[in-house]
Amino acid sequence: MSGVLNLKNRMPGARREIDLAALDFSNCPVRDMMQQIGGKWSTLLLEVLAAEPRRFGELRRMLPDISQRMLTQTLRDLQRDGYIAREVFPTKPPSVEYSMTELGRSLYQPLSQLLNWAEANHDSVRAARSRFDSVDN
Amino acid sequence: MSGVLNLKNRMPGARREIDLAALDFSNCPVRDMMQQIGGKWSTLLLEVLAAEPRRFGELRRMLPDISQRMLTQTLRDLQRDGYIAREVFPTKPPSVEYSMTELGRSLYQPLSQLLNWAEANHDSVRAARSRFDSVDN
DNA sequence: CTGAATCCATTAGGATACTG
DNA sequence: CAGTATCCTAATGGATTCAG
Repeated sequence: MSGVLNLKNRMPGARREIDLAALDFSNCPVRDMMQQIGGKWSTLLLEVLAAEPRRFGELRRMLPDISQRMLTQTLRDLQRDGYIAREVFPTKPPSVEYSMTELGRSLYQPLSQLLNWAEANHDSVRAARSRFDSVDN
Repeated sequence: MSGVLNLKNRMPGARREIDLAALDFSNCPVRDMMQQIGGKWSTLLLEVLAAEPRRFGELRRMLPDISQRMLTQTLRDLQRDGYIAREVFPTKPPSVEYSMTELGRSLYQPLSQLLNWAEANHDSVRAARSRFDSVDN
């Protein structure tokens, strides 16, 4: 499993002789997922929902600085990719509950490891950043 | 390690009683890392450099559709965060080699697990997406 | 060969007002 | 309560040109 081999899988058009017209990266799994996961709110919502199902208003209160526009949109995108499920309860007024799917829990296993790494190594990253900014000015 | 507890760590200002003026998310480790990792080219470059060190021109050829501007910028940002090292060889014309640091290799362990997940489950995500788009119209 | 600088198009995301 | 719709700003990223 060399890097180049993986790269070829993930960028189908990456060869020595490149047919620019034939390049199509819409099928790259890594980009396809990172595009969604890399959003400003996705990981935080997955973390919250990994613990337990939550209603729309609960999520809104737990993420104090999210706009309802981005909450709606991020939840819908996560649902679209199959990571979370949306269930409507016909109460008056209606309530909606969001919860992790099996696919979402499967994703959350490697994802949470990465998030744990971020917490554990945040100081090292910040230190590297300061070092870089001081020498390079 | 409940979700709420983690959330509080990662969003220092997330409480019931919110002092909006005191909110400061610049210190959230998850956002701080995902902001960089979530970029369009970061993960691909880390994958390539995890295999072996590469020169600027090599990277340019291996990622056929990256612009010079984004290659330079992404490499610089990865170096700034301490994930990769940059070494200049005083040849004529000069050559520059990029390689993983220990911190970068440390990051790459959980990261590669996530990327492997993306490859293994790409079909499931695409299927979920089609399902969503067909019912919701 | 390895960039820096400039200009421009696209997108992500926030503020506000309105609805079933 | 759980959203839509509209408008607007900031950030990403590509194309092109210039430089050590």
